[in-house]
This record gives sequence, C-alpha cells and structure tokens, in this order.
Amino acid sequence: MTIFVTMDKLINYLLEFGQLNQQQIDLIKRKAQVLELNKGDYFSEAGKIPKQVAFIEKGILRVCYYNSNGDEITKYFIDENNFAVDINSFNQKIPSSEYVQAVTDCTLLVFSTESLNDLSATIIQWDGIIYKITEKALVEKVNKLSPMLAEDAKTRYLNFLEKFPNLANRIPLSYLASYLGITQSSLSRIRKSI
Amino acid sequence: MTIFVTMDKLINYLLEFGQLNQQQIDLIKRKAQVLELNKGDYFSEAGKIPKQVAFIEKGILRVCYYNSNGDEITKYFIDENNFAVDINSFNQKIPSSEYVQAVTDCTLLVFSTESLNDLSATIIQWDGIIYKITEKALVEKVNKLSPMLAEDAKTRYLNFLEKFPNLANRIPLSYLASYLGITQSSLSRIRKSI
DNA sequence: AAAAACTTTTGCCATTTGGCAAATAATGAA
DNA sequence: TTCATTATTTGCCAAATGGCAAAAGTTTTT
Repeated sequence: MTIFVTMDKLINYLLEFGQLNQQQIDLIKRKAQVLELNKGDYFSEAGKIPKQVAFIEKGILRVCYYNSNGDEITKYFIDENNFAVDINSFNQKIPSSEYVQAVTDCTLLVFSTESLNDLSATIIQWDGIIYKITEKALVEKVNKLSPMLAEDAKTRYLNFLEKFPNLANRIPLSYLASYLGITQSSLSRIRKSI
Repeated sequence: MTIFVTMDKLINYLLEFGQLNQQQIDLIKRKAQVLELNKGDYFSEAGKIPKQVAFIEKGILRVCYYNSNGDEITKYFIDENNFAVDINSFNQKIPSSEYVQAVTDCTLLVFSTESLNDLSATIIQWDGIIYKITEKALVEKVNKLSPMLAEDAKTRYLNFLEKFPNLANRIPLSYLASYLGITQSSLSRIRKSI
C-alpha cells in the first residue's frame, strides 16, 4: 500500500506554537518518518526506554499500565493532532512503566531521539516550540483528570462521549471503563441507562 | 515581625535543574520578594489575571475552583519546595478560573512578571530551568491524579496520608474531601474506620 | 464564661458501584 | 457456514458512597 502523507497537519500544528521558514519546515519533514499502526499494535512497550516521539496524523492511541491489582488501566487517550510520548522515560532515558497502543488504525509521524537532537541543534526556535507543546498537553491532561474525581461515573461517561463522539462505540468497553475508573459491567449499565 | 529568609531552599531547588553562578544567584535573590500569608489568605483569586509566581519556602497552598454544582473543589495541594502558578492564565494572560489559598501559614518567595522577564533576559539558562521545573511539576500532577480514579476512597485517603503525613489533621475535612473526590461525611467515616 | 460560629461526626436510608458468574451477542478463524 | 473466541450484557446480591439533618465537638468572639 502506498502511503500518502503530506505532513500538513504536523506543520500546521507546529506553526501554532512558533514561526518556521520553509527551509526549516522541509528539514522537519525530512526528519519525520511515517509509521502506520494497525488497531491493537503497540507503539511502545513497558520496560523499554522509549526512543521515539510520535505525532498522530490519524487515529487514536492509548497509554496504559498495570496497577498493583494487576488490572490494566488506560491512563489516557491521545487523538489526532497531538504528540505522544512518555515524557518521564523519554527525557530521563529510563524504562517506561507504561505502554502505548493503537486504539484504531493510526498514521503516525515519528521522530527518533537523534532526529530531535538534530532539529534542536539546527532550528533555533525548536526547543521553545516543543516546550510550549509539552506544557499545553500536560496542562490539558491535568485539567481533564482533575474534575473527573468530582463527577460520578455517568457524568464522566457523558463527558467522554462529548470529547470523543465517535470513539466510544469503536473501542472495547474495557479500555473505556478503566479510563473512567469504573468496572466494565457498571459502564455497560450506565450505557444502557442512556 | 522581622522576616528572615535565606532563600537557600529556592536556590538549591533551582540548582537541581541547571547551573547558576554566584552573580546569577544574587540576581535571582534580589528579584524575589518574600510574602507571608496567614492560613486562609489568598495568593490569587479567580477572575483575575495572575501576575506572580510563588516558590513555597514554607507551608502549603491549595488550588481551588467551583464546579458546575457550585461545590468548591480543591484541585490540588502544593507544598514546600514547589512553585505555585496558574500556568494557563499566567502565560496567556487570561483571567484565572481558579484561586490559590494558604492552607497553613506560608512563607512564599514571589516573582513578578517583570522580574521573570528580567531573569529570562539576563540569565541564559533561566528559561531552560523553568521549563524543566514546569514539566516535572505537571508530570507529577498527572501521575498523582491518574491512579486516583482507579482507587477507592479509602485508598486515596491512605495515599494522601502517606504523602502529607502531618497535614490531614490540620486542614478542614472539607478541603481534603473535595480533593479526594468524596463527601465530607464519607471521609469522616473512612477516617473512623482506620 | 457564655454565646456564636464553624467543623466534624453520626444516624438513617437511598443510590451508586462492584463482584462474580452465567447468558447473550458479536467477531474472527477455519 | 460453523465453530471458537472474545466482548458485552444481565441477574443477584454485597459493599461503598451520597444526601440530609441533627447531634456533638471545636474554635472564636464578646
């Protein structure tokens, strides 16, 4: 299958956070590698040191771990037009306690550690742009998680439906239930009640 | 009352994230202002554009907001040796939806927007240091919030006791209950059961 | 010390959510 | 298509948590 990816989404996204000239844009495009994942494929695995950062051109990923009970927990979903990386492990070069899996078929634009270093060394604005992106993504996560604690399960589900209108019916209930912090059967009943 | 603050904690904290020479350290000290808050005082208020960043030399702050039910929610606590700022509002200069209140008497080292700009312009490592601090703080928040959804109320309370061993008995139950996402009476019962 | 204001605990009962296992439904492979 | 596998729903009941208001306890003010 021939893959056609213009990388426009990536470039437009970066441009939201800083200016780039055409030469810089071309360099970024050359450093990015297209990676196609099928639903269920893993982008990164627990126990390994992540070596890549991905921009999601199409599709949805989820970040997961196993809690002390051995239950698989979906920590969060990442959708199109966002970067996916385990910041902790990537920056500190320590093995990740989390893994990243494709929830749907995905098209990713992947940067290796080396590519990122090159970009950082070559494009003066790069670090600033990445900084802003990182900060925004983290703040969003906090702002999404925080109110969830104060809401009941049904409300959390309804809010999820709003944020990912067409996802809820395409992914296993168990993924969603663990993200919402409820059991699968409870979620099934909540769903029914709507 | 005479206030004696060496700012050692602040400087040591900054040095964890980057190197600074004595001249730079002195500049930072000169730019910081000591602010004493009494328990219950507000550091910043909702609806206003925050103009300051605080390093907590002593004491504990909490970041709060009112949810759609009109309930006051404690989004998180910030304790000694951490910076407190509403990143969203501060960076974008938009009115905050949150307010920050002293949970205990506090000694803060406060930087104004202008001071921060000066430091950023004068100390070449400054932005990098602030970036690392910000990222670390945000990642910690996500990592603390995320598993809470998967735990029951009692476990959340026990974990809080571990993290803030001597705080739980010094703050109103209501603060803690809203942080843990449970009602005050439930927390009272949980406490009793231990 | 007494009163007022505020915080925490408790009782009572309703509602929500969980746990487990069986039944159904949906999906994918042969 | 048929079988096997996996995902979802459901029943039954237990456990956790909430809602509300009154009681008990604390702190602050006068």
